[in-house]
Amino acid sequence: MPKISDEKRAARRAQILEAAWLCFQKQGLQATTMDDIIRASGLSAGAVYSYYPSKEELIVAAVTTSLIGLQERVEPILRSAPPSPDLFVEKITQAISDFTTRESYDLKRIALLGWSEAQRNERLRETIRGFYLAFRARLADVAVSWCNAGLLRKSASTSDVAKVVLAEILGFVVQSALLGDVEPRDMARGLQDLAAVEVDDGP
Amino acid sequence: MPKISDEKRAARRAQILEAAWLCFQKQGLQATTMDDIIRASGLSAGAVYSYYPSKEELIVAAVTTSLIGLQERVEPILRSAPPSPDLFVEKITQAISDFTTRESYDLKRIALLGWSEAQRNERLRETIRGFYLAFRARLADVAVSWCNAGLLRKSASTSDVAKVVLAEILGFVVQSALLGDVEPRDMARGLQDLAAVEVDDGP
Amino acid sequence: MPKISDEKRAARRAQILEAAWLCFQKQGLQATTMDDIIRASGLSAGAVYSYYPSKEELIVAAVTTSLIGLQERVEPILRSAPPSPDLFVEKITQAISDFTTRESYDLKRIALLGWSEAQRNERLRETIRGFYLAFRARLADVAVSWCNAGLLRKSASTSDVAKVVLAEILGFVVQSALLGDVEPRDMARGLQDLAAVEVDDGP
Amino acid sequence: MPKISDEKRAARRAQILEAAWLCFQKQGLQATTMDDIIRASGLSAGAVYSYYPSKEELIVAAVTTSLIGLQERVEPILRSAPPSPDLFVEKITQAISDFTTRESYDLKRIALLGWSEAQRNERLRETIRGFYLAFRARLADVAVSWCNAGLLRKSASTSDVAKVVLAEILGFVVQSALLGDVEPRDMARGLQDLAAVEVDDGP
DNA sequence: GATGAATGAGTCTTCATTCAT
DNA sequence: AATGAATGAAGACTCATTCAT
Repeated sequence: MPKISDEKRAARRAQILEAAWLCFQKQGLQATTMDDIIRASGLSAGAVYSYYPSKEELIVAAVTTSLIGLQERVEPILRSAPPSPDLFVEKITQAISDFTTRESYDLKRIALLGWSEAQRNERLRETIRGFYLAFRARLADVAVSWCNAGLLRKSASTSDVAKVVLAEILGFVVQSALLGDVEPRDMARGLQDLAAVEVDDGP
Repeated sequence: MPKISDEKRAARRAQILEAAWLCFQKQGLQATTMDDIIRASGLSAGAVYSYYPSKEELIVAAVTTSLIGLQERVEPILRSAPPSPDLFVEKITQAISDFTTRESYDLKRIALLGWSEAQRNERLRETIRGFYLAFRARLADVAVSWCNAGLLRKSASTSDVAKVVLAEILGFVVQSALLGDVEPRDMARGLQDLAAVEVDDGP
Repeated sequence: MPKISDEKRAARRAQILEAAWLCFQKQGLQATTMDDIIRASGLSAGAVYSYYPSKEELIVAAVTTSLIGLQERVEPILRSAPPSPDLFVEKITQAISDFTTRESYDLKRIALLGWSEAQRNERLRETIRGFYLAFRARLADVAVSWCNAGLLRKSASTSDVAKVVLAEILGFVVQSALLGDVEPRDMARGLQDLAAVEVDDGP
Repeated sequence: MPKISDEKRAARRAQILEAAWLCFQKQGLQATTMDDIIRASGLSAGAVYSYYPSKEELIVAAVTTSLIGLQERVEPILRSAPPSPDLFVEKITQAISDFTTRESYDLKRIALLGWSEAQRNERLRETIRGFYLAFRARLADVAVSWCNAGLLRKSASTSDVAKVVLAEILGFVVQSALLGDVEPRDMARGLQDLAAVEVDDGP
């Protein structure tokens, strides 16, 4: 077999990653054996190792690619004129749910696995950290646009709003993965109800 | 008639669980070896196994006990007249943070580990599921009380409000564990800002 | 099984080392698999690894123990009033040969394996180096005693004599291991013949 | 009719062998992987295998070629009127040292590796054995010439003298490879001192 | 002829669990 | 009841060799 083309090579990498995803979400990151992935990929051990030099690399790649895939789906929503917070959260969570449905694996489950793994894998931790920090920065921008649009009072702390919105999105992911009975629409409704709350305004 | 008293037995179990917690949060659930736990507990392998017949049992016990510990701290807040949503979320997240600070282990990290493990461990999954469903039911009760107190409009979906509030709490846990820069007070402020939003009321 | 006695522990280590020796000299250091040693030792993999934490450790132990065994046999010869060089070399090489015959393994073959391995194993290299340097220092002492006894001229370089004597011993080991037809007596005879040489005395 | 000329073919073989030598002396025979050699040679796996059908073949070739190279350098010394034993040994060991210095690899290290490998590789063992036996036969011839020249007494056992001289040469190789502080001149001096020894003549 | 991707048996090592003492 | 040495089935990874292109 002579030199393989770049596309072929990328396809092989994708094929292996796909196999890894399937195994990971079924059995978890650590509990998945390389043999599971090798068998699922249809390749030989040597071939898999020639594309990903270690299990850790495969784990990092699986989680990182998930994050990138998520980013790609969320980006257009962040870019477009963001609607009110409740509809915004609905759109984002819907994008996350859609991702899961369309692709062969569940983004939310991979997310939970990644968070867990991040606690003992510094590289993964930094990758995930960087991703969420960047995402939250984008959410803060969105909060600013809400202020400008008069949806949020001028005195609002956009960084705190971003923290809450991120919490709502991450909390949706957790709840959806563990309980499976939460829909984006539910989030929107609950947020609308909460937005109609009477609050004692802080200082 | 056992040679060892019940209290002694309970104390030993607690000692082992303590050791397991420390190891689990440092290294993760799967990556922690029984030998790690055995050494940390100061007991012999046989002794540990006589109290917990398998590693899985220890994992389930560690996660379950964490959930119970959390419940104990959250219960009084649920019981007491709950304040407005933003202050309520602040109180709950504060209780979670306090738990971490006071005890020798980090509840939030154990939570993430437990969620991840739940995906391949049915027993753990059901335990966690049951816990969060019960917790969410309590949150729905709180939402009802908010309705009654006029803090929430009568038409509010208390179940959806509960979903959102749970998401905010879980999302705080995730964000705090991964990014470490989110305080209960931030959540409260962000929620206040969001509650002052102008929304198109749904039907 | 409760705590094992120190003797028992030492016996087990010896049992494993014995097995390793047999395998090593039959197949070489690298080509011997841990499984070979495990099977030869009659223990389980875990047991072997609990005594020697890695194959490298076992290799170093095997070579080091050989060196120590050799030292023990050679020491009395060094200590006793050394005879003339030819008889001294005969005695030393005889001790090396005897060692091989009496024990279940061939010291000379282990030596060759060790030298080879020393080239890529720094720890082994330093161990072997230290051993031979010490041995050569002892040979220099012997050379001094030969000077004092009038067997060597006063102007003799005892360090060079030590180098030659060590070369003769090591060369005997190589030749004996590879060709198998060299006896200590042959060395003595050859040395006697050479000692009767007419030389142009250097400056 | 081969597509490639014989010279080209020989050049390729030499190129591969050169690469193998470099790897072998750096990492040892077993520890060197075919991939190491392939990369060092700058050729493809298939190409290397078309010239040397197995790793063993390459090992045997590397050792054999070393022996031949050595022979070529030693031959003129054997052929020329050999001086006294001490000067003869100096010349031979000097030739061995020079070989190392001039070529890109260390003959002495390859020698040790070959001896070690010979113990589990019969073919190599026979090659090496044949070489050293032939060399020793030549040394015996030299010993005869010493007798004739009156440098050695008539009663001398030329075969035993050959054994001792070979031991001195091999021992120089070992000592030089492991300790690195032995010069041909040292050997000559030590031998001169030893030749001036007073011995009880054997029968 | 050459290439280098692919193979897969084999390597070292770990670790949950047991059970003789 | 307690101990901790022993077990042995995996697990991650390697590497000599092949063969489709």
